[in-house]
Amino acid sequence: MAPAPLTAKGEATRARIVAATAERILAAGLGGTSLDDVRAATLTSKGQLFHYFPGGKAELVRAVAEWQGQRVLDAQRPALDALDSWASWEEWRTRLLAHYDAQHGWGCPIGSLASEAATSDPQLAAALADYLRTWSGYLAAGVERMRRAGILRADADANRLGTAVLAAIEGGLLLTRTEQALWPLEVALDGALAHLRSWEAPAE
Amino acid sequence: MAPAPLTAKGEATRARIVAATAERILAAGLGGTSLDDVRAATLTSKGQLFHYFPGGKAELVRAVAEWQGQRVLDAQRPALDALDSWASWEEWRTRLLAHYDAQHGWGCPIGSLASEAATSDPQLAAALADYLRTWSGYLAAGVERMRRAGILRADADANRLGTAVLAAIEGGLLLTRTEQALWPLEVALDGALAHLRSWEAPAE
DNA sequence: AGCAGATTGGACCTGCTGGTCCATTTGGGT
DNA sequence: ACCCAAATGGACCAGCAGGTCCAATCTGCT
Repeated sequence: MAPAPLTAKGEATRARIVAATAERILAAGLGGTSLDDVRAATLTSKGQLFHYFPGGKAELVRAVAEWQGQRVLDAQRPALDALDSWASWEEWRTRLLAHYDAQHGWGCPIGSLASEAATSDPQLAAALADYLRTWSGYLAAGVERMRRAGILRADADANRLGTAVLAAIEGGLLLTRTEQALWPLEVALDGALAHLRSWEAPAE
Repeated sequence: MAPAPLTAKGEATRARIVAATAERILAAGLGGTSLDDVRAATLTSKGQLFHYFPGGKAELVRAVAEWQGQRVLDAQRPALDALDSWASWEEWRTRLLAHYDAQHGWGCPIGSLASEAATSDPQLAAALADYLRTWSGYLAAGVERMRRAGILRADADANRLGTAVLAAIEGGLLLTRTEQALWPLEVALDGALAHLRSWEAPAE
């Protein structure tokens, strides 16, 4: 996976390319982002682009997807790893909303890529599916912790609930993009959390 | 809006082009659909494409979006127009799932277009946003009917609930596409409906 | 200093894409 | 039968995208 040794300088250039490409894709879509655009935005040359991403645009986009995915997950931390009380869900909710609110241009970078490139690049599609599964897994783990702690009813299905929450986020982000406003994400997310709360265990 | 008079034959050709393009976009994405592909799939010629869609690809895509939107709405009818009881929501749910289950290739044609073309074609973006608002409006109207009938609590917010349900659908469709299976949509939709039920008015 | 390899720059090529144009055929009304 | 507009076919064009290639430069190491 590391065919070419990279010096510090090389690493920096590579990172710059990935970040700039990510931003461009978020702003103009995958189709609206050409290698020339990236070249111009990063003050680099075609040679460098293919030096760092021998696989061409496809490989670059895959790197961007991974980078963006990590970014979103990190923005939810440490709350995401420690969902075990209503307060922790609340904090997680706040962090998530803050992240997307701060993001230049609304929408989910992952979701966009998923619908735009899923058909043309199976490898990327697989990576994105994996990523979404991972995210959903963290949420499910949080639900499961709540269940084990007796905060949620014993018959709560962690996987289903995790998936439902993630779907609400992704759907909310889609509407947030079309509306050019954050409120749909907020509404969708709060709806999913209310649903989660409805599984609260009856008084002990 | 109807600059060129169309004969029955012309109308049929135009419809054939729209339908085939819609299918192709669903299967290969907007970026993966060229006019040549459409030409080949419909046994037509470049001349016809531009005869029926003087605005070129952009106009064709807009027509496809409208067509797809109508299609999805129709698939939910008549239940969508008459949401006023738990049974009607149930029937609506069944119809919606059946529609997407039957669709070649999973995913939401509207959502895909929204994230793929929103940035490059403002006019299309506006049309898609309108469409989603309309859909959400139908759902909200249903919720409002339930509230007025006293089935839902008086303080239920129809717009928020309608948006939450739509977000769940769109998010569910996104996951359904990445998972290549229908269950995420089902889970997301049922989660949203459970949330709706949690607003049920206490026994009269 | 000197070398090898990483890094950078940019000219260049090729295929495809949206789009134009015009000649030809078709079809419905009189 | 005739005519005109609609419908059709397909050659053609210009621009741009991804990708190749190689020469030049920089960097760290001995």
